[in-house]
Amino acid sequence: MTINDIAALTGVAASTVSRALSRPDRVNRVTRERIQAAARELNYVPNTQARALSSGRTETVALLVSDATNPFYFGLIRGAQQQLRAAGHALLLIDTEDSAELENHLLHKVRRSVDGVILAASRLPEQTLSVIAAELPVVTVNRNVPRVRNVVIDSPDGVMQAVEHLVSLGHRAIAYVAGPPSSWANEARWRAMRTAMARHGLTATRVGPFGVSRSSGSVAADALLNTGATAGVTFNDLLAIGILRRLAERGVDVPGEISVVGCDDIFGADFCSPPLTTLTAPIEQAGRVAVSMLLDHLEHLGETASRQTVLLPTHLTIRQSSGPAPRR
Amino acid sequence: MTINDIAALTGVAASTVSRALSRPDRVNRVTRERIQAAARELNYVPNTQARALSSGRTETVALLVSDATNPFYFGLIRGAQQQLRAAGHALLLIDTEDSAELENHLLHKVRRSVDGVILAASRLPEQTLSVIAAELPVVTVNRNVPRVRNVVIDSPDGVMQAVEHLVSLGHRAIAYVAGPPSSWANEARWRAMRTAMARHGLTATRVGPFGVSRSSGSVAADALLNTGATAGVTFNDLLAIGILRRLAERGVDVPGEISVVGCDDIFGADFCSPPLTTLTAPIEQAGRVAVSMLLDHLEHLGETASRQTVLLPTHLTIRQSSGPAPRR
DNA sequence: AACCGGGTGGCAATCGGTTGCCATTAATTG
DNA sequence: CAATTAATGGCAACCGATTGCCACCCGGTT
Repeated sequence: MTINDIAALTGVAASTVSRALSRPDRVNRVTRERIQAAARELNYVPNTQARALSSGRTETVALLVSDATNPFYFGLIRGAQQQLRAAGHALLLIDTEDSAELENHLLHKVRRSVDGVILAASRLPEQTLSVIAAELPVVTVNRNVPRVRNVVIDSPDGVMQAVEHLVSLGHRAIAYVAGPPSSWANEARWRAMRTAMARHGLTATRVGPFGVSRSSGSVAADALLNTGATAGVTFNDLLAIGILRRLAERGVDVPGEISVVGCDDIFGADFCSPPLTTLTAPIEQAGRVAVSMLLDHLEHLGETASRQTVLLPTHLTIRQSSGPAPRR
Repeated sequence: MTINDIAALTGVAASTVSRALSRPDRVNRVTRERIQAAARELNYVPNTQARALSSGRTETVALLVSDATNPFYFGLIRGAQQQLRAAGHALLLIDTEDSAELENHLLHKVRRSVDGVILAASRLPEQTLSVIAAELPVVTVNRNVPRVRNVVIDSPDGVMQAVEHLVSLGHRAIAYVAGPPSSWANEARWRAMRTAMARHGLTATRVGPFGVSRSSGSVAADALLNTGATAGVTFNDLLAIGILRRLAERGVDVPGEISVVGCDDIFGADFCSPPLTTLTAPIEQAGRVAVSMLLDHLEHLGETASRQTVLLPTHLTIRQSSGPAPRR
C-alpha cells in the first residue's frame, strides 16, 4: 500500500493524497474524505523512511543509556516511552556500555535517523557534547552543560537531606562512596555532600571510585568500613545494595554498626535487606519531561529556548538501613 | 555528507561510491581504496532511510515487550541489544502495555520500518500471529506457534524440578499461583506442574490469575494461604517477591510455614528477603538467541528454515524461600 | 467585459541511496 | 590475430513520500 495505490484508486494525484493525509486543510472536503476513506480501507500506513527522506523528520527519538541493565534506567525508559507514544514517535534504545567513544560513535551513526536524542548519563566530555548539541537536538538527563537543555534530578539537594538525617541521628563520620568519575551526577553529589557536612563543621571522607554494579559493592563495603565512618552515602542504589550484601556477609550490623543511604530508589531498594534508606528520585517523570522538552524543542526549532533546564525534586525515603550512630 | 559529495570528490559516479562501500568486490582495488579513504576522511555515514527506501533493508529490529518496567525484560533487552550491535543493527523498543490490540496496532505501524520483530510475551491470538509472521520475519520468545520461529525458555521443565524439590522436602499440598491467562508460558507452566504432581499421585491446586506486578502479590499471598497449601510455585518472580512481602506483613514465616518458589530469577530475586528460590532462566541468552535466529532468517529468506525452535534449559536455584514442609 | 483572488489539485523535482543494464576496456584463448 | 570473456564503472530508473510552483476554475468586483 503506497500513496500511489491510493491515488490510483481515488483518481487523484499522489501529491493530493499526501496533502489529504498530512495537511488536510489544503484539500477540498469531499476529496479529502474520499481519500481518507480509501486510506483507512486499504489500511494504509505511510512508509517512515520515505517520509523521513523527503521531509527530514523521522518521528523517532534515540535514548542513550550507559547500561541497559541498570534498573535506574527502567523507569527512565518507561517514562520516555510513554510520552513518545503519546506523540506518535518511536524509541530507539541505545546502550553505550559506559564508554564515551562508543557513545560518540553511535551518536554519529544514528544522527540522521532520529529527530533528536536523549542522553541519560552521558560520559561525553562537555566540549564534545556541545558540538553534538549544535547539530542535533539533544536533551541530557542528570547532566548540566551550558546551552544544552537538560532535566536533572536534584540529588544534590537530596544528598543534603541525607546528611541532615544522618547528622541528626548522631553520625559525625560520614563517607561518600563514589561512582564513576566521568559521571557528572557523581561529582555533583560529592560537592553537595561536602557542603552539607561543612555546615555542621564536619568533613566528609570519600572512597572510590567504584563501578556501578552490585558486585562492586563488595570492594566498596570493605573500603567504607576501613574509613571508620559510621555512615555511608553511596552514589547509587545498585552500589548500596551490593554494600549491604557484603556487610551482611561480614557480619556487620546495619544500621547498628553502620548506616547506609542510597540514591535513586530503584526497583529492589524497598525489598532488599534491610530495606534501603535512599533518595527517591522521580525517574519516570524525568523520562517524560526529557521527551517533552525534546519534542517541544523540535516543534519550535530556531526559536529561543523557552526553558533550558528542569530541576526535579527528590526526597529522602527512610527505611531500615539507617539508624542512630553507634555509641563509642 | 552524501554519497554524491564523495563521488564529486573522488571523481567517480555515485553508483560507484555506493558499490565501493557495500559490495567492495564489484569495484577495482585502487578506486575502492580511494573512495573508502575519502569516506573515512569525511566521516561519511550512510543515510539509513535512503538506504532503506531503495534496498528495503532498514537494519533495525523491533523488540516488543509487554511492559518495559518488568525486570524480566531487561535481560532480554540487553541480550538482544548486544547481538544486534554486533551485527550493526539498531533496536526499536516497543512497549505494548499488555494489550493485544495495541500490540497489533503498533506492529502494523512499524511493519515497514524494521527488518523483523521479536515478540517477547506476545498477547496476540495464535491466528493473528501467524498472519503477521507470514508478512514479516518474526521470532517469538516464550511462545510456541506453528510456523513461527521461536526461542522458549524451558520453564515447564524447571517447574518439574521445582515440584521434585518441594516434594522431596515433604510438601504434599502445592499450589500454582497463576499469571495472565493470555500468557502462553503461564499455561505451559501450569500443565507442567500438574504433570509433575501427578507423577507423585498428587494434585496441584491453582489460584489466580493475578497481574504480574509486586502489588498483585498481596492478593496472591492471601489467596495462596487460603488454599492451605504448604508451598506455592508462582508464575514469575515479580509476583513471588510481592507474595513474600505480604507474607512477612502477615507474620507468616517463610519457609517455616510456607515455601515459595519463583520463576525467572530476575534482578532482586537474590536479595529480597528471604532470598527467593527460583527457576533461573537464561534470559540474556534468550535475547541473544532470538536476535541470531532473526538475523539468520533474514539472510536466508526464502530458504527452508534451519531450525524453528530453540529450547533453553533452566535450573532451579535454591535460596531461602523454600524449606521442609511444616509438620502437621 | 476585463480583472482579481482564493481555493484546489497536478507536475515535477527532490531527499540519498541501490541496482539492473550497458558500454568500455583489458585480458584470455583458440 | 580475431573472438570471446571478465572486470570495471557510468547511466538512469526506482524506492515512497514531500513540497514549491503553477494552472485552472469560479464567484465576486469594478
